[in-house]
Amino acid sequence: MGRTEPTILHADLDAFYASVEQRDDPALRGRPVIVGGGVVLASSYEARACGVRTAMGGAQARRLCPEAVVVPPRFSAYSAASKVVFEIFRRHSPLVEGLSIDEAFIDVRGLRHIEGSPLQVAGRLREEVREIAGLALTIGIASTKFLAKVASDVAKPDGLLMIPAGSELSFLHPLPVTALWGVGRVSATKLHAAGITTVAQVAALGEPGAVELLGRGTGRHVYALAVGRDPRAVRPRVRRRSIGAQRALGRRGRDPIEVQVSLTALIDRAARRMRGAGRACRTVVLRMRFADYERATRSRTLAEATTRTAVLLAAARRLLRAAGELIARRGLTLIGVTLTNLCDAGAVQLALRLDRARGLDATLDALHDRFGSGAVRRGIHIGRPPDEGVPLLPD
DNA sequence: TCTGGGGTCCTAGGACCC
DNA sequence: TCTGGGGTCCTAGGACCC
Repeated sequence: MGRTEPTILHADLDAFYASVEQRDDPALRGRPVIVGGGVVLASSYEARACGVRTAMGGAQARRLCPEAVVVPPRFSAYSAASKVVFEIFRRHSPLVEGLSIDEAFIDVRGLRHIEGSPLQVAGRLREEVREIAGLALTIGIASTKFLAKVASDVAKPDGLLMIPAGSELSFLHPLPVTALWGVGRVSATKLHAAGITTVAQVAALGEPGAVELLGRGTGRHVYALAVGRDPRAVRPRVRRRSIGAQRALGRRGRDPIEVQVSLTALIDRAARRMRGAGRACRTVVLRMRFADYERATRSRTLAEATTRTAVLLAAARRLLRAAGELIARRGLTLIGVTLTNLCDAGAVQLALRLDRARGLDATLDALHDRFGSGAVRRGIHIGRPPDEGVPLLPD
């Protein structure tokens, strides 16, 4: 690996939801805070010190940390805080790629003359986010996205860490395999069974060895990261590929009418968000989780992209009916819908307009020119959206 | 660990077309 | 008529991330 200067920042807001709660209610500062009652959505560092973790059951969390203050989530407050923070990022670099509501990659390459060194930019970002948004921001700086992310994980909370050029592997190799992006529960178990616990050992496997243990896709990916290879650039505009909504139904069985009502509400919510983002979709996915925590999905692809709730709901209802026997046998505990195969709603409109005005052939030609080959069928733009367009984050 | 609400990417088989 | 290769799309599922 060549010596590439570290110019990629990974910025991560600490304990984001809980920090917003502590910011907005001084009585919560310095105290353990848990956001979310049934299940822990987020927890402050004071609560984490007692062993509270994200996704833990609420009852268990309260047992571990009886003095914790439990607050309901305020998603609109988190979304507003996120917008403020992302605006600060964008003031300092045009290359900001949001990863989630509280995380972003920022490339400061080429900004040395205007903004200063990566360390200086990072320091200023941290100050401004503290002053303007009232939140603690941790930043990792490295020559690749993955290393920057690992650096920020290590630096948390409220920290700043740079991996200098040339020291990437000595930083990375002692870490546990779970530090690798893409190694979760299943892959970690496979690696451990082979006696592999550190990133150095993954690197020593070689790519063929990693592929043999983890499969082609995961094996290659994980091996590349383990040897410090990660050519992915910071891309300022990443378009969302799906929009979904889901709802836990609890363990008690719901009657079919309640399930229908939930489904309607979920489709309505997802469709509204989709229209709000200026998108249309062609595929509806029904997600289910059963009493035994097994999951299943059923999907339906429409002939034409649509933004219409009624059309999406009809498709979702068909899927639900088709899964009726499965549900009756196993008991439904979660229902969700995902709208995917998203495309630009404007393209669909354009297609319809051209179709009427100019006839089918001219419509197909125009769509082909504007949105590329493979994106045209029956006069409607489908498949992958064109690469330019609305920014994804935050929403 | 007994469970939320979002997402992303990858794989594999079959249908279908050229 | 036989035979083959290549490509895209759809469905379903799996793993992973915050």
